[in-house]
Amino acid sequence: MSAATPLPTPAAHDGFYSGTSWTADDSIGHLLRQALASLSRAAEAEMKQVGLTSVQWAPLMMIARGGHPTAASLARDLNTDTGAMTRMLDRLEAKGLLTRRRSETDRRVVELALTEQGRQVTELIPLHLGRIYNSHLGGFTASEFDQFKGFLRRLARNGVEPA
Amino acid sequence: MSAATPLPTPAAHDGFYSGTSWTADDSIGHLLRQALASLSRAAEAEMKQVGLTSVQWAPLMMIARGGHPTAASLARDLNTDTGAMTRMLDRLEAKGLLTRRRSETDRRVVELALTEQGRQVTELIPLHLGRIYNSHLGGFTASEFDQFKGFLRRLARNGVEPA
DNA sequence: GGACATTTGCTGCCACGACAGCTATTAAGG
DNA sequence: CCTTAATAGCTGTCGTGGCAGCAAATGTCC
Repeated sequence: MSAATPLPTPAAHDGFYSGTSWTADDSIGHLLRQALASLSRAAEAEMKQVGLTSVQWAPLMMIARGGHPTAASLARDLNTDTGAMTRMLDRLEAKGLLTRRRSETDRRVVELALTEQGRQVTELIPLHLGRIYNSHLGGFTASEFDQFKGFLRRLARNGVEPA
Repeated sequence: MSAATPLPTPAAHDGFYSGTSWTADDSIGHLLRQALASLSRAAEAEMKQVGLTSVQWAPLMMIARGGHPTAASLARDLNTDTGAMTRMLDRLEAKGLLTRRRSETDRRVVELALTEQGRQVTELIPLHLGRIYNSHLGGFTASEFDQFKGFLRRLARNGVEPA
């Protein structure tokens, strides 16, 4: 926020990357992509067992958690737009996992609810995902895990509000 | 690989995630997605200035670096399949950034080369990307940066060869 | 109360990625 | 030489994301 960071280690940077001197293996962009790709591939394979793709679990979880979210609020929370969300809900509805019904109090909104099948599937999700996550974190100590999460949060935050 | 890891810190884990007790904000999957999305959005905006999407730079860089890669080798190196690469090259060719020509020594392969415009555009890429990366790493010390990269590499490696 | 802005859900268009299957070409073996 | 396998590139299909634009419904403010 302020002009100067009061850190004990100013770290010579306003630049880890300069000119053309760096390679793909040192690019955080590339490393992030690799890491996420690894995780996603595994999740994809795991979720195939329950007939879901690796991204369809997110809306289901949020609906299951209650708070009767709408398509627009899901889009906001999942960091996408309502257009993408509409089509995602189309697929989930086509699979018989959720139902849509026009609200009667505000006729713009659509009420989302899990079907019985949707409920059953959704229960399994955290177990599957947890397994994948744990295996990818093999060798991490608890403090490394916390640091890691902190780094990711900081990077994401720097995007919203560039340092 | 072996049954027990000889680490000094066994770290009570074979599970940071268990059951349904964790939330999205603690999920590495979610955090990785957020971080990469933040980076990608910024890169997308930056690259729009040169008329490229945030992914099209990778093939261009590899062609510029020399070693006359082919579509198949690009696909391998960029961790995708030849189908996706074919269409990516279609787009880059349509933009007049590269040319394709059947090899005469092995008529299965297609030789890739940057056009003059392609060369000019490609030169700018590391500068733009570096700027984005640096701004997202604001507040990181050099050692944190190294740790971060290490964590990402370890996670990716665990996916290939689960711990 | 009526013009204007906002919100919601939707659709079209484009850019991607994964997977499957196909053809042409080259390499390997009997 | 002929069969078989491997390789390179391509296309179709599906799932997905971002953006723009649109109609209906709702909220605001003069």
